[in-house]
Amino acid sequence: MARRVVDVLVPVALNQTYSYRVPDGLDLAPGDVVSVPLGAREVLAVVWADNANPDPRLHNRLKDIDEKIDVPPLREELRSFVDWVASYTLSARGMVLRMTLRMGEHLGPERARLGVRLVGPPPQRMTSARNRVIGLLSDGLLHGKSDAAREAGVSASVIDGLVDEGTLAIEDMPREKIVAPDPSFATPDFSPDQETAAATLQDMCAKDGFNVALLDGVTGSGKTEVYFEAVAEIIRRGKQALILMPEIALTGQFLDRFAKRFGTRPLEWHSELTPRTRARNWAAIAAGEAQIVVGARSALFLPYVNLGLIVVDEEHDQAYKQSDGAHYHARDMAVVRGHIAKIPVILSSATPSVETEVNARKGRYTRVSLPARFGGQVMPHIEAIDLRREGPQRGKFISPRLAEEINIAVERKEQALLFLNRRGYAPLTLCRACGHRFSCNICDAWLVDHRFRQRLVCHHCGFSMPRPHQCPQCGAEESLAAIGPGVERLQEEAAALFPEARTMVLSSDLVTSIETMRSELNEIAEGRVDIIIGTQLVAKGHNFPRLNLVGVVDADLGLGNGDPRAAERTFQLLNQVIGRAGREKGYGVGYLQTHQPEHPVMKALVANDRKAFYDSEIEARERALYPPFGRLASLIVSAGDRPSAEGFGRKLVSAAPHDERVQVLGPAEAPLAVIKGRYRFRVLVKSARNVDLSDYLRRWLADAPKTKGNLNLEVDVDPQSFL
DNA sequence: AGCACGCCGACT
DNA sequence: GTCGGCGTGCTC
Repeated sequence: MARRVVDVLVPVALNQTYSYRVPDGLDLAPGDVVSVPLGAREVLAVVWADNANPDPRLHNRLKDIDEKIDVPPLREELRSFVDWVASYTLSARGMVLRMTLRMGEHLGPERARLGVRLVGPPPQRMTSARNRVIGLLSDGLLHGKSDAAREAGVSASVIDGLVDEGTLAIEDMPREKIVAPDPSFATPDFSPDQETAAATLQDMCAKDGFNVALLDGVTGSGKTEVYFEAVAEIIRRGKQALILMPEIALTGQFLDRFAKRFGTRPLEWHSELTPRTRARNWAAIAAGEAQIVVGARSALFLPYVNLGLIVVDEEHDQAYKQSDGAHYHARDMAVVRGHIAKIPVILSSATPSVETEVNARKGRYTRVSLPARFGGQVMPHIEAIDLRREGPQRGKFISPRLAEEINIAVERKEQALLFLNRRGYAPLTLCRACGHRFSCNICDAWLVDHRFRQRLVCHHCGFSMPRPHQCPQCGAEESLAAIGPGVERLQEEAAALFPEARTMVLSSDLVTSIETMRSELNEIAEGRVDIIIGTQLVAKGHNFPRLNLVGVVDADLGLGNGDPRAAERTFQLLNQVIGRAGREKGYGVGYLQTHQPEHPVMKALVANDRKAFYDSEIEARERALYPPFGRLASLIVSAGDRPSAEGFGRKLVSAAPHDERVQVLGPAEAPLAVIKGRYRFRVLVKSARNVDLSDYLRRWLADAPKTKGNLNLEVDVDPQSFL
């Protein structure tokens, strides 16, 4: 008799499911995680559907399912989500599924961790290393073996030696229990505004059903504590909540705040987890043992058993857009998952994206406002410094007025932050003798001078070379000039201006690990730094209690590239950075060094007139039919040589189906025309809002010429850049 | 995405 | 004569 056949989605770049025979005695249902043979290997995959009529052409090619994996099945809600995301973003379903199966091969029964305990007399031969270990374990408690070795500063072999001597004994460590968060662990002390906001969000969580709230509160208004009340409600109802963060690596303070409110840290999910922790956390989420998950965008694809709420913190943040592999925007996909799971979604921001602001204005999202800072603190006062009239001298970047203000702040024992969104020492190095500019051989970009590392570095491909002393073009000695500032150069200038002050540079390329990053942030929080010099890394979510002055060194940076979204981004970034000031005591002040104080972004910031800014941005988007008033997609063609990329772009465009509601623009050279030696052309597709653009693209690409050889085509629905 | 298969250059 | 480079194509 013919055996049962099921369709299985395999985590490879495939859109279809594959059919497999079910071995006798194996009971399978859609959602079950299985292991199947695929080509020469064995992969984890998921049963997607029953198949009552297997394709007869496959008659004798069907393979058997190997085994069913002992984890809870993926729920219908998650499977539809995977299908939906794949269809919307035009990615292979298998690749989207891969994101939910990201726990690798480490599933299965957990290997017990080994612990050591002091059980016998010290050995005959004492050494200082042995002494440290015995001292550490003198409490008689069970310590993790590797922890003990690390804390005592010895290698594991010292411990093994003591075990052989009978001084220590090895025991299995009990499995660490996940402590359930306690919704009543601490009661917040709320202002009336916060009280109202929290009540609204709690109401939303108390009833079932899809609903989106925009938690719209100025920097320092206590948004986090307010949405914690919604999380508390979810915990009381015995459901799971996901809190998405733009950059989980930098959320040390967040975990502490969570622990203060709920008595325990939440489960973390991000790319830096070790494979074991990843597998353990995955299993805890799938089994419902973990109630609250804090994660980066990939946490959206996890197999929650009873998800009851998704919070997207700093929803406007660009880091939510995934740009390699499947191109998706985690904020938008969070709303989709909320819709499919019929649960509430909270989007939190001080400067919502224009898309979200429009949804709130149209009433599609419920706006929950926190118009004032918590604890009676006032919003920072912002002033522009017109660089055309009162700029610094040539080759310097801190204007006299800003320098004076920093001086005052430092004398008052307050902190100052100099913000410049540019890593390294100088963005350009040129030869004064012949004008030669150092640029990357394989990218369309200048090499950035990094003095800490003593190298010139390409920020696009990672290429680097030692900083030369003579010009490779004309051979002149000592002729190389650093043009423009980066944070490292700014530190040099600050150190010269304020020799007494302690400065620290915070920049992503100097971050070696989450641990050192967290300890540096602690140093700042404890007041052991006077002047912080940072890139946008400092803008995100840190609380520096003694920081009252923020100087934006180049407020115009980021406005220059002609992208219609540039103004919005600059507004968000500068608002967020200056919002670091004056959060705990004293008055915050922000200075914007700019060449264009009359620019709408600067005017809105100085006048603290957010509404006017959104009004004009929304109006401009509506006029140009840019999102959210129209839809966009971009097709990026790349190839090893320019003509192939452009030629394929043209062929693509001529294959576009006709539809008067869709405009196909290009191909045009992409904003960064060459990256890693690959030439890039972009075709922009623009349509009315009511067009199913994904479907249009699918029909188009089905009949379009296929990429082969060195040609590559990437599809990005809802690109972040409008260029 | 892996992995095998396949067809051209420098070596045990 | 083989080892191995990575281009092409398939995986139920």
